[in-house]
Amino acid sequence: MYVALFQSPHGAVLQPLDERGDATGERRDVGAGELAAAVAELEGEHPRWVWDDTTRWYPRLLAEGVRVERCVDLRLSHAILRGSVMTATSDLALGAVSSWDRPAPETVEVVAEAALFDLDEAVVEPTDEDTLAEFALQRAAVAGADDPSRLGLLLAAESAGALVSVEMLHAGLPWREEVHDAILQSYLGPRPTPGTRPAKLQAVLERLRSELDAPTLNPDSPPDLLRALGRAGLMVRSTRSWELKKLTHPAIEPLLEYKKLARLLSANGWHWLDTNVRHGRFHPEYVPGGVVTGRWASKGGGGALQLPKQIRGAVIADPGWKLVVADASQLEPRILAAMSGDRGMAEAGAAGDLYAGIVASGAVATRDQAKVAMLGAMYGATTGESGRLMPALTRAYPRAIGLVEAAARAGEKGEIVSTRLGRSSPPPGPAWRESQTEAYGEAATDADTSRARSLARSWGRFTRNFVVQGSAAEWALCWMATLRGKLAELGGGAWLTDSPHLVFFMHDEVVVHCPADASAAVEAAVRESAAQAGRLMFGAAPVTFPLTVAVVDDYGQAK
DNA sequence: GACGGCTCCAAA
DNA sequence: AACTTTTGGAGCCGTC
Repeated sequence: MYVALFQSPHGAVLQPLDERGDATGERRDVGAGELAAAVAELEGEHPRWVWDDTTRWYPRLLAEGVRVERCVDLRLSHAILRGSVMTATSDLALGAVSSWDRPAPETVEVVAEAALFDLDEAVVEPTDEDTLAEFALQRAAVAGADDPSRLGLLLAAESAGALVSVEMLHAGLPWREEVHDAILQSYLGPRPTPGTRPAKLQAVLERLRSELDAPTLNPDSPPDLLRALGRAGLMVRSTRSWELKKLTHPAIEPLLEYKKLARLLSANGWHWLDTNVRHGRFHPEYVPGGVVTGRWASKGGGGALQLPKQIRGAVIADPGWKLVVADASQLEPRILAAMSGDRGMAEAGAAGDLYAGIVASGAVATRDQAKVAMLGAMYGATTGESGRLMPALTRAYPRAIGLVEAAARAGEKGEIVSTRLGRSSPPPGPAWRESQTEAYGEAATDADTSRARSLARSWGRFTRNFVVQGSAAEWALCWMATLRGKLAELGGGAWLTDSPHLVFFMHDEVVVHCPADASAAVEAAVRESAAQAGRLMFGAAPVTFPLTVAVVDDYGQAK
């Protein structure tokens, strides 16, 4: 059963729908204050809630103590269906650009605060007709696709991801401020007064200035730093750490140390702590579908998806609770093996370490080579060691490498590529197309041609990576959606944050916060969910998706 | 002072 | 000119 939820002048409307989006029962009008109770009551029938935007409805439901099992996020689904080649001839894809094509609202908090207990002040669109009509369009688009089940799975997984993201924002990641402060002190010294550098950073800076004989050097200014290095005889064209590491000079050690400490201070220092951690929880805002490939993005100063390893020790389970940290090992190459049906690569990964398996097959000599060659295959490397290893890799795994090569060739021609479940790459923009047509025109100069070739290859690297990164993102969504369901079962009706629940996600890694005595069951659920995600996406394909799982008190202990 | 582009670095 | 993907954020610096 589907139940559409949309706004009315005095509150909200709940409207039961059938598979095609036609009304099947009485619509129910509820006042703003009755919404949560009405949803909770109907939830007993396990409907799939159909709403315009999870970030608009779900935060306030959670705030009032109501979870839902399933939903259709029309905005996220629309974006997929609008671009997918599988639904290119649907009425939805052919229709005019509308409010459904807009990106997510500003921030979940703003929407939640504006809307909490006060529907009248919430954004008033879309209307009931919009929601019902859009759902019907989406159902028709999926039904008319060549393979409705894949696309249907993608929409369900994307929508489940939207629920997870709001639940994680609500629950927050356990964060001990005093531990974070201690970590910062160990690196930087005591918290400085505003406007001054921490003692240890200042000390490193003075050593650096002295070694370079540059008493006023500001290493945060690349031009300033470049000049100072040049005066010391160090000719580099950038100030990137990896480039500086190649140099031998007494100033390099303090310089690299300065960069490391300055980065920690500016990205995750005391200011970050003040603005991002409240009442022992970090509440990062995720943006499902925020990346073209379908990966999640994050926003707000939190930077959840760039959480550095240095400070993960501040993520500590509550007393009597544990963190179950699980990451999918070598996810992208395994996805590639499964998508391409490359049995050799599947076998290489069967024993657990895919890279070791590639070495064992004789394709390359060392594990490092296997790793760099695989990364090169998925990113499109043509030079260096990675480029040199490509022919051997192609001979050993023709189907896997053939798939990414085909994606690259398609992109170079301006064609669209798709993930396993049917998310399609955006077409290249007008400037790109112009560059290609100009390169074949009579007036084309050598510079035009080489620029066009460079742009074509660049877009080919993008589409090459798109199919793998995007399909891996789909696997992660299926994994997390399945896990979410299993955790709810383990909870046995207990409230979200009183039972095992997801608290963190980072592309191919999840963290579950759970009572200590539930950790074994959670670990089993995490592993079963990974296997299930593989079956959902690839059926009986012989590819395994092993996990590295750690049950720990603090995130820093995991790996 | 606001703004955008650039550089650098964190993550996968 | 570069030659390996996707992101977000801080700080610097030139422009308006």
